[in-house]
Amino acid sequence: MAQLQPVRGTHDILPDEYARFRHVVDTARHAAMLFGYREMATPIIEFTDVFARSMGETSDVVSKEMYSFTDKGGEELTLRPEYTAGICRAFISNGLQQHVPFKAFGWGPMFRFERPQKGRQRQFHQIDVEVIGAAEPEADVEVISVAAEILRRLGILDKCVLELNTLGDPESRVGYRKALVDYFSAHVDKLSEDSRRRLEKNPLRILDSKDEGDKKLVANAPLIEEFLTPTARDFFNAVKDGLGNAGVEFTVSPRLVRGLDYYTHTAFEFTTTMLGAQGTVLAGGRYDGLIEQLGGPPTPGIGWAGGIERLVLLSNPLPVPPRVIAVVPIGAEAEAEALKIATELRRNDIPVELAYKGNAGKRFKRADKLGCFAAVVIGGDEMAKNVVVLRDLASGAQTEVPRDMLVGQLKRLQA
RNA sequence: GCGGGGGUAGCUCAGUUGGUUAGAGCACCAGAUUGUGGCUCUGGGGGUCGCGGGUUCAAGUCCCGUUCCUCGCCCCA
Repeated sequence: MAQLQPVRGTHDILPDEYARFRHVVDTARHAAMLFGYREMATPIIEFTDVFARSMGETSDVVSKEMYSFTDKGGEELTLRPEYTAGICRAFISNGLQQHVPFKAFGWGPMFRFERPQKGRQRQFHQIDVEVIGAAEPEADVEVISVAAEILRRLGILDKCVLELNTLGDPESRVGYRKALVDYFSAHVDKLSEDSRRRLEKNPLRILDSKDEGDKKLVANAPLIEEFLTPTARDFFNAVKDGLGNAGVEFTVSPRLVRGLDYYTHTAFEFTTTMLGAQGTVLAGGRYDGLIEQLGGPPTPGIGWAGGIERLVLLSNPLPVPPRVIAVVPIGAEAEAEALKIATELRRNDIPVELAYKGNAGKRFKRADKLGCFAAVVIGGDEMAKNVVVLRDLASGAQTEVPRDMLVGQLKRLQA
């Protein structure tokens, strides 16, 4: 701790930014609710196994990006790097099998030990939508529709494109994987160093390599489409048809793959070109084998996560500032009366700014800086007449208002 | 983990071939204005020049290390 700074890759969210942050969460929660999703939360820490078993031991996230530690009781714990595994664990822990399809919305901080970059922090935040216990392509369509609706409401849907692909069922994938390994192995000498490593670990990943040499090879690589079983093909077609009916535009990206092991069938990403290297805004897919891998009964699932910081970077809404009233006492004898007025207004849902000290000039200056739109002035003269002076801070116009009519008057102004 | 660019006041930045006490604008505080804000004027508080070491009579300035930020690779939301 050289200086009193936040830990690398973390940052403080100050009120102005937090307003935008919360706008994203509120918008997402509301849209999800419209589709019947209910908000829930899972712990930020889980047993390390929850992530290791679900995401795959060899994935980059598990192998080198997790904040893992042994607690004082000797348990191996991890700060969650993503949301899906925790929700699936909760589904098993709480015996939610009886409630399928279980539709959940959640949000919160995630942690990954990565090199910080624009749109990439070590503590970052995601909104998350999951449907557990639905094997039907209709669920895929719905989950993607929720995402599109959120982006539309945030005003950023037209800054994104929805890329869609299928990874097939396990059977399709085995055949495809073998074909890819065969193809790239025949051209190892032309592969980039990174991709040679991927050839062992995760050959599908070569498909979205950014290396120019790799791209040429990828252009002629076999496509998943040729290896889809009839079941997988029907499923993908149903998803595409459904999205068409739901009015969600997409493009099929045959080379879109997923980094985590648990995905099957549908994979999708809303991407943008406006965030530099971190172009993925919201992404997800189907994970039919995940619950079983975690030790639960075979249960299909599908969901996505969206990076809140990235959504904030893309959206530029101006959340309406609260319409605050300043109460300004004049003279020491009015202080107590001002507090009474402020209390009454607040009980009537009128936000009030009451300064702790200062003469009238100071208090008006402060009211102006805070963006108050009106001031209630109370002094000896007003107290004698049982009125207050209501000053419109934009025009400077003042009127006397009887004390007992103040709330009603302000309510009208607020509306 | 790898590579590029940066770090001077709360913010945005100046700072000459190394040379007295490191500056500006904005912001902040106070006064002009102890019953009335925005404009104006006057004054004021604020800096271990990211940190550590080295060269030098002398370092914000040159050298080395380190840390943090930032952009890209990687990975991913």
